[in-house]
Amino acid sequence: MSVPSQRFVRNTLLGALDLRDYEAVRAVAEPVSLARRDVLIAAGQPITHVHFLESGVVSEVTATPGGRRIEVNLTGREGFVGVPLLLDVDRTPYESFVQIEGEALRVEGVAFLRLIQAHDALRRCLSLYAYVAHLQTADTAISNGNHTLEERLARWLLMCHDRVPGDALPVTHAFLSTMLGVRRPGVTTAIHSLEGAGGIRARRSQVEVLDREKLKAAAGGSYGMPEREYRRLIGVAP
Amino acid sequence: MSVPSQRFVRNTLLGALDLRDYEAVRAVAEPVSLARRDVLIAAGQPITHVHFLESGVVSEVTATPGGRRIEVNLTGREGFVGVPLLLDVDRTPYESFVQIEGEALRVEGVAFLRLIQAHDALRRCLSLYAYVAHLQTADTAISNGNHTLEERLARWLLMCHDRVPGDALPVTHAFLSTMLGVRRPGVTTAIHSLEGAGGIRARRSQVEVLDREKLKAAAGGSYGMPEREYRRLIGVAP
DNA sequence: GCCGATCTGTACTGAGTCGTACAATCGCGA
DNA sequence: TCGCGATTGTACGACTCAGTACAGATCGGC
Repeated sequence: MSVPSQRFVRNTLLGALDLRDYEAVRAVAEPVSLARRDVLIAAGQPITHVHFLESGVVSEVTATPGGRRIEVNLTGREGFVGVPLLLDVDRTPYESFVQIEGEALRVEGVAFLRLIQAHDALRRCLSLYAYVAHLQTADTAISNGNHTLEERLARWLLMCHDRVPGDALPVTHAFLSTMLGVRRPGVTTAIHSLEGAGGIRARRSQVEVLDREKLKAAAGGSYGMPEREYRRLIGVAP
Repeated sequence: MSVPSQRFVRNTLLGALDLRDYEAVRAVAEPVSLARRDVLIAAGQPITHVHFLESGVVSEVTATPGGRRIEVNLTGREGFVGVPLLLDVDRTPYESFVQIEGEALRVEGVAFLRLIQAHDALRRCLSLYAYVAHLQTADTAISNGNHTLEERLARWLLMCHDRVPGDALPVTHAFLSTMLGVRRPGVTTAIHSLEGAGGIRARRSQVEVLDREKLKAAAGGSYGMPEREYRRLIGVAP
């Protein structure tokens, strides 16, 4: 059997491991492809697998009493889906679903628990990510409380852009309004404004990022802190 | 030397440990009292100690560009302050300060790392709390995005009431407005509304909780989820 | 008992977003 | 090529909350 080479891994967390830990993960990991709308973790159901994303984007959302959803976290190839298992928790009230299709290495739950028990460096690395994910959620709380729709939209586009190859984000206004927990026509207006400022170009079912610096300015300081912490703790960002 | 008895501990996490793990913590813990405004973790500075709260309330807040603060988390004797250390992170961009005075058992950082290395049950127990804290932050994000000022105030009062003995919460309108990230007169109005509904009674520098059920109704479903998870995972709530 | 600081109540205008409705446009499949 | 569903653009009134200002109430210290 061929030993997989570390350099072909796209997941940043796995790429940061030394070869021994990495190969222990690969030995029990199974490559899977993620189609849009696939549910990786269902609300309130036992978490069966941990997914190390190789490409694509996964959103963690909640359902509010009115059937509405709102996003609390975003994961790409810089992270993994299944943080609760790392913290010894078997299920969560939120749902994680595939927002942009991609690929992942998935590890079955019990095998994952054995892995982090046996490989302390792996546990520490994943813990760092769990912390950054927590920061990102906290930042979302602040953003929701203190920033305008346009600022929050700019922040979201930047975060999504970080996790996608190329500059075209396949999202509709309605989808964005759900993620941000706002009114759909409000997104349309905000997109026009960002487009007028030269930060993006809007197409049907697509937003193209033209100028990250302009988007950062439009985000009014709501973007960047978790990303800085990721670089500080784990290394090169995606 | 007298061996401290487990029944005298008020911190719920330490109370959930078996005697051996508990005494290992006590052997390196030092009782301290917490005065209002004490800073337990300074933004961007190394975390020197972990605090297991025995009484009182600690807020984790951020400073927004305009010098404003907003709360992302609340801890009482059901938890501990210093989650980043558990996750192998030495500092955090947020600040944790004492909001309501109380007492704590504090453990120096390096001793804490040795403890969780040696006592896996302790690590698992604290991990469960770290997860609940993450849930609470996520819930705050949702609350900030989807709920009215009055609902958010009701939620905050309930969370604070959970962590305080008795029904009198020593808070001013201005303080509440900071925690919620809203305008101070808005808090005054919302308090009147909650008072009119019979949920609370307002005094100068104090809010007395009269009827938790009415407060829960006023919170519009924004309260309760992290608390349920705490009970499910760790046991009796405070 | 008085004074100054703190806290609370109230008022006004404006910005931002909501909820809703409906028309225009686009793209895919028949 | 036509038609239909999905997506986007626009409008309008209503409501929440921001920002600000200021007066009254309350408390603690002298």
